[in-house]
Amino acid sequence: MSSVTLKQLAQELNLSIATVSRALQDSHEVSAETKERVRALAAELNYQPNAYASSLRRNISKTIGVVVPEVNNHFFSLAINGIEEVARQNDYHVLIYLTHDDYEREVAITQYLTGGRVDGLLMSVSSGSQDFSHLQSLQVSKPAIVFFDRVCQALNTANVTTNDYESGYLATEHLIKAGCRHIAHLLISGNLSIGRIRMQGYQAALAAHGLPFDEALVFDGAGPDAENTARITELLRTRPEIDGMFASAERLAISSYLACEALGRAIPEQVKVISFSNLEVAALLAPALTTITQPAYEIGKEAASILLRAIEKKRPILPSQSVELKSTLVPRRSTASGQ
Amino acid sequence: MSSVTLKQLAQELNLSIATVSRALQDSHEVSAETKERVRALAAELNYQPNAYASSLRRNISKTIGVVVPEVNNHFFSLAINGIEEVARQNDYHVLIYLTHDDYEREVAITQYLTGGRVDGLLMSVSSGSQDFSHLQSLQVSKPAIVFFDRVCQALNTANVTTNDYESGYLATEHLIKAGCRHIAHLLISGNLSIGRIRMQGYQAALAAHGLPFDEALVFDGAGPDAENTARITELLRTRPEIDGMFASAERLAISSYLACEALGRAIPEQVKVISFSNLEVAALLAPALTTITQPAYEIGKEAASILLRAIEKKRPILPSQSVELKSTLVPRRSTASGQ
DNA sequence: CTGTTAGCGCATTCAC
DNA sequence: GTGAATGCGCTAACAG
Repeated sequence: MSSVTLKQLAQELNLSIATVSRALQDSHEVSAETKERVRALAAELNYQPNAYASSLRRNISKTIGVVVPEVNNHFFSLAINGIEEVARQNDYHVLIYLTHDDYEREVAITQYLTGGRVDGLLMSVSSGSQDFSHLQSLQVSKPAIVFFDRVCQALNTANVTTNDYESGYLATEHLIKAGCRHIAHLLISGNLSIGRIRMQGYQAALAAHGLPFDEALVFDGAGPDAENTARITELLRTRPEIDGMFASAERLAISSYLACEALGRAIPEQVKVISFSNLEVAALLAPALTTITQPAYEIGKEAASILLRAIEKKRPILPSQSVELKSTLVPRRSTASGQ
Repeated sequence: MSSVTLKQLAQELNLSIATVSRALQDSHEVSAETKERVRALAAELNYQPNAYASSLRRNISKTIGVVVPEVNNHFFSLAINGIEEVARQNDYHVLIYLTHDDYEREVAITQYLTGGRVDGLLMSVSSGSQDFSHLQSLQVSKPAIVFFDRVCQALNTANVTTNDYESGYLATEHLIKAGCRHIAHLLISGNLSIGRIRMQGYQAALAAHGLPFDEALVFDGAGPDAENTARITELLRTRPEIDGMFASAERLAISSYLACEALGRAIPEQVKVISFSNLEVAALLAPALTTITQPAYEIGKEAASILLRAIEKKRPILPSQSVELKSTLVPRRSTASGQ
């Protein structure tokens, strides 16, 4: 509102607006002396360029959008941390949008983003999405897109993922080696490629160890948490032979704990759970869970780097720029408190 | 880049830009028929107004900034959740900035924000901040500011907080009733008013129960996590009589657990810990901790509501609009796993 | 090295 | 009801 403009600086200094603008951009075609005068006054009056005027003129916003299902989740919050870090280093601003895994919201959000508000987009698709036309139409227009974790295979762009197949395999094998014979799989969502891929790893591990694949032990967790808890409770009740669970999302691991508790079972003793999760942050508070920990912070940084590099060089993003990072299996801690 | 503009719509429809603009804003001075024609074409061509042009012209950005120490923290991520919700409902966009509790960064970020990029600011100050001149100069210019949780008492604006004094009192009393006689206080930071206020509650509870206040048992956790863990370890080693800890931040509770473990102590058995935390989300995974749970989501919503209301009405924000919400004491679950 | 001019896309005043 | 003209603050092309 009140803020000081180039015009005011120019008047004060008896210079043209253009010169002031150039001086502040350290253009090589302005005398050192003038630069100094301009800078001094700018600093004194605490001049801040109007970002929107600049964006309008240059048709770049120095802003990226981050679209994720939720932020109250260790994976996404760590990823955002990495994204913000890279953005800040490159003087980019970060707009955040939450879909709450709702398809309608995701569509509405992508609509907003066609107006040149952002130069690029980092996205993890919601589990409710099956139709990707909203994303395809987005891609036609300006913003460059990089997907991370929950990628959209239908789009021809770079993805940042982890070794999901291998992780699914190792997780399942971990349970088998721990003695589990009836392992349920809590699938994050059949709509998501990471869900399908992790499940392929699960199936492969069962097969490799001569265990049957029972479709009835696969649970699709695309719905809301409360519903999942109720349905997992039901699953455990009707299938008491279940002695292990492989959850492909932290939320599902929590639901499974709640379900076990509803049935009065002592979870860590009776049913082994392994889950994708970034709870290593609070590992001491969560000793009962074996996790497959994704390098969320690095994923965020990597995705943002790819995006910003492409924006700066004005080059399209190619699928060949995709990156696959590695997850780590972190065994649960001993049951007792000490150690 | 490619996106369609008012001009293009106007040409296509043989109307003036002004009319098209008015039609899309549902102005009462344009015929219903024309409105319909304009809307139809706009929808067909997927017209999206250029947000920056509009912002420049109207001098409002429909954007708010959120400045928080970190996002990988249940309290802040829940708060952001609430903020985003309210913003979305009011068609506002949310820019996010992380200070990592670093004063330099906080100053740099507030500089960015003076350029009219945001209409308002929601902020939780970093624990390193002692000088608030950067905030005061911010307030002089445009953006309206509302603080939440970690407020800046030096500024004359609304704050959204919780009953910190009472919570500190109740938390300490909880430990005393559980038999603790030497309760350390892990202060979030002596620089933060919430830290000081919670500590006042701690002191009052000690006094009320006839326990001495020992300054040596107060630990200032303004530093980085690793350092805190090391220093808390040292504290526990030199003061083996400590039988309870009151942490005024989740991070500190985690550090205290790590410290106990470094000493080979079984934490939940020997030392009772109570902490401000929003780990109720993962309560089942964190059964060992008694928490004082703040209504983080509501805090975010409330702060955003106050801010947006003020922006929309173009009224300054008054300290009298401050709100205090209530935290809840959630006892730890039984030590054993089941129920 | 500096100034003049033009225009980014939109909202708004003033005419008609 | 509609159109023409103006300018938000800034950058970039072109003169000098």
